[in-house]
Amino acid sequence: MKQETRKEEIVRVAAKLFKEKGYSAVSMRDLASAMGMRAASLYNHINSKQDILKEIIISIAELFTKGMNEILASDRSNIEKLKHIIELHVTISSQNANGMASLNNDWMHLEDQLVYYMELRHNYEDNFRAILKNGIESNEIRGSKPEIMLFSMLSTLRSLYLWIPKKEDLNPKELSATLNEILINGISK
Amino acid sequence: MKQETRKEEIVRVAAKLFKEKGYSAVSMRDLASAMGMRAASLYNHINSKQDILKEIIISIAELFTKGMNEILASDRSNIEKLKHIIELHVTISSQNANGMASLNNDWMHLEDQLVYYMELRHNYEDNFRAILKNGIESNEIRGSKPEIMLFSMLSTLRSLYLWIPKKEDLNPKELSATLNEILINGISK
DNA sequence: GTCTATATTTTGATAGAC
DNA sequence: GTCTATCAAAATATAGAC
Repeated sequence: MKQETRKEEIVRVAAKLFKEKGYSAVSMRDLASAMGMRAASLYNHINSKQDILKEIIISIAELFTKGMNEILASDRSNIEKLKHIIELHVTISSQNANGMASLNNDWMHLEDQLVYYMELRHNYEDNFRAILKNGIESNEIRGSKPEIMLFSMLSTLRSLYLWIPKKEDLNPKELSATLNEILINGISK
Repeated sequence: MKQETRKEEIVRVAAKLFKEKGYSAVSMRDLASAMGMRAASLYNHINSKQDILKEIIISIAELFTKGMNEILASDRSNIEKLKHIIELHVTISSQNANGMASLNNDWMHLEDQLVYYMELRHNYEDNFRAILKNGIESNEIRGSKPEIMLFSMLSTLRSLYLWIPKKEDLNPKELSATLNEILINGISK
C-alpha cells in the first residue's frame, strides 16, 4: 500500500463531505475542520476548492471511459458486454462511493473541466446505447425502446454509490451477478 | 385554470434553478433575477429561502405518500400494485420534474421539516419493500433479493425527472407501460 | 506545514421610502 | 408590491510569522 499523501487525504475527506451535503454546501472551513486543521492550511496542498472537485470527478470519469473502451474492444456478445458494464459500475462504486456522489450530483459545478467531462459522459452514453441497439438487431435483446432501457439501466448503475455503503456484507461479484439477473431478466416469474 | 399567485411563481422558478445548480448554489439574488425583480422584493411573498425548499419538497413527498396509501388499499395482485407505483412516479415526475430534483438531491438541506420528510420517505420505502416481499411469497415474483430489486426499481423511478423533460413526445401512459415491461420482465429475449 | 490576521466578495435578510 | 440602502455573517483565498 502506498502512503496516502496529505493532498490525497484532503480529496478523500472532501469527497465524503460533498456526498453528504453537496459541493456548494461544504465550505473550506467545514473541510478544514474535518481534517483537524485551519482553512488556510488547506491551501498548502491544494490550489482551490474547485481543484478538489476536478480531482474527484475527472479521475472517476476517466476510469469509466477506460473501462468502456476495454469492453468495446472485447470480442463478446452484446449481452456479455452489458454484464461487463454492470461489473464496471459495481467495481468503481465499491472503491469510491463518495466520489461517485460528486460525479453524479456536482459535475455542473466544474469550471475549466466542464466541457471535457460532458464529452466523456456523452461518449460513454453513446457507446452504451450502441451496445443495446446492436443487441436488439442481433436478437439478443427484446423490445424496441433502447433509449428507455439505457435510461433505466444507467439510473440503477449510477445510484449504486448510495446503496453499496449500506450493504457492506455483499461482495462486488455477488452484487454484479444479482444486478445482472434483475436488469437483464427482470423480476417476474 | 386557477391563476398562479406570485408566491407560486417564485416557488416554481426556484425549483427550476434548484434543479440546474442545487439549492445551496442558488442565491436569492439569482432567484430574484430570474423573476425580474430585486432580492428584497422576494420577501414580500416568502419568509425565507428555506421556506421555498420546504414548499417544493414536502408537497411532493405527501403526494407520494397519498398515492402509495391508495395502492396499498386497493385489492390487486402485487405485480399490479408495482405497475401502479410506476404510474405514480411517472405522473408526479411528468407534472413536476423540477420539484423532483429538489426532493431527490436537496432534501438534506431541509431544516425544521427534515425529520418529517425522512419519516415519509422511510415509510414509502417500507411499503414498496413489503409489496415486493409479498410478491415473492405468492410466487408472482422470481428471486430472493427484494432489497436489490427495491433499490433498482427506485433508482430508475427516482431518476425519471432527469429524463422525462428530454422526451416530451412520449406520453405518460406509454412511458409507464414501457417502464413496466422493462422493470418487470427485463430486456433479454 | 500550520498558524493568525486579513482582504474581498457574496450571502440571507431587514428597514423604510415610494 | 417593488425599490434602494444596508447589515451581519460567512465565503474563498492570500500574506507572512513561526
